[in-house]
Amino acid sequence: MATKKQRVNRHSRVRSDHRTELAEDYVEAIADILEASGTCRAVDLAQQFQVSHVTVNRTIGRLERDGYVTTAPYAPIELTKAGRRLADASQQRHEIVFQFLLALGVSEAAAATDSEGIEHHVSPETLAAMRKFVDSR
Amino acid sequence: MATKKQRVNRHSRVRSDHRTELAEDYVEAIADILEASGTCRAVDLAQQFQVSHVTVNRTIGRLERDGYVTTAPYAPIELTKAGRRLADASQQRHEIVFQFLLALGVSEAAAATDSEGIEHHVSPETLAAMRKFVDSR
DNA sequence: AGAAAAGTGTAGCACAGGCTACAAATGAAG
DNA sequence: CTTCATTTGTAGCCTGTGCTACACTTTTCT
Repeated sequence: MATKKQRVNRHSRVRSDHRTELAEDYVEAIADILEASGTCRAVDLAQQFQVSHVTVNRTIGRLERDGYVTTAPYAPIELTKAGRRLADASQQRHEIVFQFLLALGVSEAAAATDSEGIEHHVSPETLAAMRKFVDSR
Repeated sequence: MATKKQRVNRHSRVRSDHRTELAEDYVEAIADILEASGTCRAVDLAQQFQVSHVTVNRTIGRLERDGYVTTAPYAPIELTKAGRRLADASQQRHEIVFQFLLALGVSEAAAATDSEGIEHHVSPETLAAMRKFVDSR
């Protein structure tokens, strides 16, 4: 049985995970879009996340403040080095979780959806275990 | 490769998952505390989640509004039937995810932490696959 | 070039989920 | 029974993440 202190730390970590989740999702999406079309505009992200362009705008503002992207008025969005790094790490982790779920026998559709939510809560240790499992197939 | 529409739906689901996450964590914690000590007070939850009692108060208010708990001023917190159901389901799911991570070879500490974050993003299909994997050991 | 369409920006709103500081009620101990 | 610690409530603040409505650029098309 878990001790009280352990439970406490778990919840704190889940909360802090949440603060970086949107950032990870955004830089990941930006990287995807850049790869697919060369430039990333706010509308693309609005379409991707099914939110208004205003929401995208302000989220991008936070990402810029936090050093992940650069923007200028009416100009497309670009990733900084830190943003690029975060995007790459997220994509990799996402892919591992996705492949892992497939290897576990989950359908493509469920694996795609679940990996999106799960990826942000997977510790390096668990990620390694997942990778190992996939490789052992 | 995932289509655009699929990506869209994935993100929408992750967002809606988030809205129920705290509710699930709370009713689960309330159920735990009720089981351990018979009554659940706001302070217990504040201690558990490492947040102020004010935050607990208002979260409980939302849970009451949504029909998961009942409270009266200065009285302990109780679960409604719906709350009980949600807590039971969450506990079960949590336990399966936890056992699954252990079966995968992850340490107890990491399994405890990660299952806390992961449980809210596991579809019934994936949960079934996890259960099957645990049972096959 | 001028008009229409597409994309961005801004103002102002809502709710969730954090907080501190202070006030009031409740329960336990003297 | 009164005091004191614990617990709960309230006021008021912040940030994040969502929205609509309206204004302004930029791009595209004729």
